[in-house]
Amino acid sequence: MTELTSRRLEIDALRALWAIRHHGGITRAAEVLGLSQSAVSHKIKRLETSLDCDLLSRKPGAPMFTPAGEDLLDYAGRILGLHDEALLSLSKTSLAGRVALGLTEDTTCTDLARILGRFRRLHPNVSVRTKVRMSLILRAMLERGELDAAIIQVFAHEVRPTDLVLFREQLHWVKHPDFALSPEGPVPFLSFDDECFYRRWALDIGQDGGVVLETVFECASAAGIVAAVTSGLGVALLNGRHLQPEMEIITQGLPVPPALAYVVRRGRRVRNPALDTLVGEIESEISRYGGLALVS
Amino acid sequence: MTELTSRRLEIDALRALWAIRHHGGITRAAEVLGLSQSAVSHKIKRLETSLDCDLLSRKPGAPMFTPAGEDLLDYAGRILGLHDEALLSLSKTSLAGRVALGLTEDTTCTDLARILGRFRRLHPNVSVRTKVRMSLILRAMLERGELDAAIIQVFAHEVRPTDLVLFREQLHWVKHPDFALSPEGPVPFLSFDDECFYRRWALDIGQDGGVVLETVFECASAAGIVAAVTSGLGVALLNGRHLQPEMEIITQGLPVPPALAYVVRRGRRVRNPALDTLVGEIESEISRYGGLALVS
DNA sequence: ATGACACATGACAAATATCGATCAGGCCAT
DNA sequence: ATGGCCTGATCGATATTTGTCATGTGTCAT
Repeated sequence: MTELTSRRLEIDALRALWAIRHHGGITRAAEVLGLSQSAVSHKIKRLETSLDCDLLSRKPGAPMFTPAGEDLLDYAGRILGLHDEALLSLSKTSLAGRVALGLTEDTTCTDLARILGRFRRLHPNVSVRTKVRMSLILRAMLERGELDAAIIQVFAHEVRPTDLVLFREQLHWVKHPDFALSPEGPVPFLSFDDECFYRRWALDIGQDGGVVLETVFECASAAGIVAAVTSGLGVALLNGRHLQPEMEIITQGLPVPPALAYVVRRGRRVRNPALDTLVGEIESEISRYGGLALVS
Repeated sequence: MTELTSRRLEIDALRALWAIRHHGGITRAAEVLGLSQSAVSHKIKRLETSLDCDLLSRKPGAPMFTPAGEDLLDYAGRILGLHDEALLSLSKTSLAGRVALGLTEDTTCTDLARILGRFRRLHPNVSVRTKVRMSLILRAMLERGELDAAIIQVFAHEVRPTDLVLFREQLHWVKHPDFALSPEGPVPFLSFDDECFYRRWALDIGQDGGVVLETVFECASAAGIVAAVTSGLGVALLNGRHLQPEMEIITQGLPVPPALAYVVRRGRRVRNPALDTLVGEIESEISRYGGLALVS
């Protein structure tokens, strides 16, 4: 009888496995799942016992997951996707309407793409128009009522009560180790382009910090900035996701960079049930996984 | 806290739902799942509570599943498919080889097609050659070693210990109500074609039953026989799956038809690991669901 | 009516999950 | 090395879940 009973995966266990992968570790995953660390440890152990194979390698230095674990992880992702969609589909009302949504380039490659895709499937009568722009532009569009909502970056201290926080992020001053930062003279600054949000802050710091930045490089995409930093062109403001091993974080001589948040900010339009639902789905995804996966 | 915990489907519950659909009822499903009837009833109730909606209608006469139930059933099927494939993929060895498999036309539209498809995906290095023929032909091919295994119909009393029984079936003599069966004279018989397996039995009964059959209609496909019966051409031997509401089962005046079984019968080739695995997968599918779904 | 049948329900027992505490091993800075 | 510090494993005590048995309720065919 154990033969049959044991060969059965549990949704919860799969979700735990997934969380471990996407938050890098059992302890982290446990927080996110709202469980104790031991509970998650047990869950995985049970899963391993029932499958009679190792999923986590438990060897330092080595990748956390065994090949079998990676395999299962793949299935887990697909199963969980279906599972969550099934739950949503049961609560689906025949929703119709329009949503004009703004995104930053950053967020297009997160779980949001997946959520939007699913939203379209579940609510085929809602037309979703998505525009990808820079944060400052999106804000202006929200102001002008051109968007119903947008996913934008804001300073952590500017988060409004009505914003839905997707995740928080810290900016860092970075440079290449070979690049020597001289205490005098203007600091060569590698900047995103005009409408970049960090840039405003960076250029403003001249006033109080006494540091003068000189923009020596401009590029709209993060990849360009990363390349410029690693070739030692100067210093840049980058978020944790873009840090490379060969970059050095500057802790001295420059003002502490601001904390950021990615939020869903709604426009002023009063009622939009389709948007309510979409935001609700994003929200429940966050509460289920304790945040969005940054890369998919 | 219940908010998150409750909104979670359980694999077991989905499997129960699936079993209820495919075995037509809670009690039947319970047997198949190796549980008590109340256990399954509880399972579904819990599922309904956690989803806060009805899945089974519990109204006599009406379809057993609510629309929500049907919806979920669809997801359940997909989730269970992935789930089972995940389990299999973990035990997959890099299997290679060849399998020559025979099928009857009947079995092509059962779960077997699904299992074969999955088998190909999981073991891309195994080449599976499938031939669809009538049972008697398949037997001959097995004898000659042209097939490694075949799924054939046999009389229940002819099942060999080495056969794997997929499902059992009872044959019935059927006719249209308007067709009067006269006690004298030959009985007009609607027959599958030459190599049909029932036909042999039917023609043999002349000896002991004293009944003489006259074949008045021959057709290779079940659809043709069904049409002939409903137009009152004569009597036929049909299995339960092909019974139509307007058919009448004949219980008097003709010998009791034999019980049949669909089995996987292996050829005489000694070793074939790929075949072993395939048969194993079919077997575990059967033990998991208590048989194969006859129509997919 | 009445028995057969299919399902629901409630009480209780067994299995199983979770938690908090504790322990063991690795990593890092002194 | 050594002591903090972090991560994960393990243990015993509870809490929850899940199943079974016994029984109740409705429908249907006789």
